[in-house]
Amino acid sequence: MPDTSRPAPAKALRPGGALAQGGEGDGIEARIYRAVFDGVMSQRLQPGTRLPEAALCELFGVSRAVVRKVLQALAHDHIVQLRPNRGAIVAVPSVEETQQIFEARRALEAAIVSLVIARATAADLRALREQLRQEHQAVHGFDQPAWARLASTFHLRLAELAGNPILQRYLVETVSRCSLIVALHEPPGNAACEHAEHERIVDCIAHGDAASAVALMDSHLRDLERRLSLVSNPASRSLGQLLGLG
Amino acid sequence: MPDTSRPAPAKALRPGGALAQGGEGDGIEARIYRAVFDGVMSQRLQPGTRLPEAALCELFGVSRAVVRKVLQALAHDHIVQLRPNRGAIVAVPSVEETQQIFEARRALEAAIVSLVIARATAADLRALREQLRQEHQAVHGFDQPAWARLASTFHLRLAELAGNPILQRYLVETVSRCSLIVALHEPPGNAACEHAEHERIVDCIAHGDAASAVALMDSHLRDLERRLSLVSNPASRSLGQLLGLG
DNA sequence: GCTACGATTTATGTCGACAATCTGATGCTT
DNA sequence: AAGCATCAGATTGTCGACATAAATCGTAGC
Repeated sequence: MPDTSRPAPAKALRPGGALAQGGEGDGIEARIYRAVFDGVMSQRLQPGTRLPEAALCELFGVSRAVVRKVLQALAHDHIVQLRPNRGAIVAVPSVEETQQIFEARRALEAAIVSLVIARATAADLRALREQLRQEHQAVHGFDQPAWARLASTFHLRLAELAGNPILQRYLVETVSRCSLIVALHEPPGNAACEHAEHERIVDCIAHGDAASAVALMDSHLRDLERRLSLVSNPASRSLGQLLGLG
Repeated sequence: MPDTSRPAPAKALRPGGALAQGGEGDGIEARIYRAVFDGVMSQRLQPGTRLPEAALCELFGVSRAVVRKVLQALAHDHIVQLRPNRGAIVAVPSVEETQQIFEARRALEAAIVSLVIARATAADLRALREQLRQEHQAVHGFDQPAWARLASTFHLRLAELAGNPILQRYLVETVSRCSLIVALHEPPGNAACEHAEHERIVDCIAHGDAASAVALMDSHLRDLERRLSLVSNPASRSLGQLLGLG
């Protein structure tokens, strides 16, 4: 157990700078950010989960100032919700926000797919197909946390290949919020039918067929949204869950 | 003059919550955020301008913690740059970032224009045209700060009419960064030819001609970018300016 | 037995102070 | 005289402590 009574030698591992999004920096702030971020993407952190400052301080052995800064950054990316005087919780997207998020994501992914077609090399596409194989394996292995991450990773990798860090950052935010939405409206076993569509999108990209790729991606995302909106809304689900009705 | 010697009664006007982007909240944090934001949009704050914490503390009569939080938020939106142990400066977009920003903006505005066509009412379009008239007046009145703001406001208002707060937020960030870019590559008198294109875009929107509206917006933004990239890059411009070569 | 009120407890918001770092200015050496 | 090392000033990063608001638990009343 980490000793929290130690008043912190204040070694300043990494003064801070821009922890930005969960970038590749290994500063302590980035570590905490990624811990929460990965927890959300892996569906271990459910929407509404409380994130008390003191708990995070103990877990990472840092002072509240550091934790507050990270929480602020997470709130800016809409991964957590900061309620005045009431602490931070993992964000709970409303149904209205859900529509907006999917709409924004469709717009972003359409632009990204077009850029990928213009810029991706053969090696990029090969790596992409390799990733799809891993996704395929995770589905067949019933490894649910790994699957949840890999399904999103396909879209994230696409954004990376688009070669535009700004659009990439916007998509990362949108995808992470979609992960929260999926966690809220989780249908028990919806893992089966996804990855085939991913492969077809890659095929279109490989052939340079922009119109078809964009159309496929659009319908892919609309399918995902439609599948979710069929289940109950957050409020009634929380109540049902509390009553043990699954 | 505000009395800064007062050790702050700590009345906590608005505890903070999510100051988020320069939203409509009137909390002190949002006020400071908007002060910097408006300064950038009006081209009063030049890229590279130092923003010392102490100065902001005195100006707004708040403690450093508040200023630091606002600076963090501004850094997250890429309006200021936070250099470890070296303080905050107004962001200086590199040429590489400039290309990425314009590319992202074209993608966002294309999506936004399409949404506006689908959703804007007749009253919305009337208000939009009214705004174009103000823009027109500012150009003819040689009111440069007002013009700088209004030219961007057209695009911002369009994003508002799109009815998607997420895409709107992304565009606000992109447009503000464009304002920094324009400030860096400022051609002396480029105010004349802009607003006619805005009016043509509104015409296409009013007719429901999505393809033409998107194409017009795209070329409008490409023109803006091309006009900038013709002038020298930031490094050589700074040197030339220092040598008095105009 | 249930509801409403109040005191306690917990957690957050804010501030002031100390320590580390960087900037630039001064004096010394070559 | 030019270049470099050293030192002072200023600025930022971090922490602990206090004040405040919310949530919780217990109690009294109905």
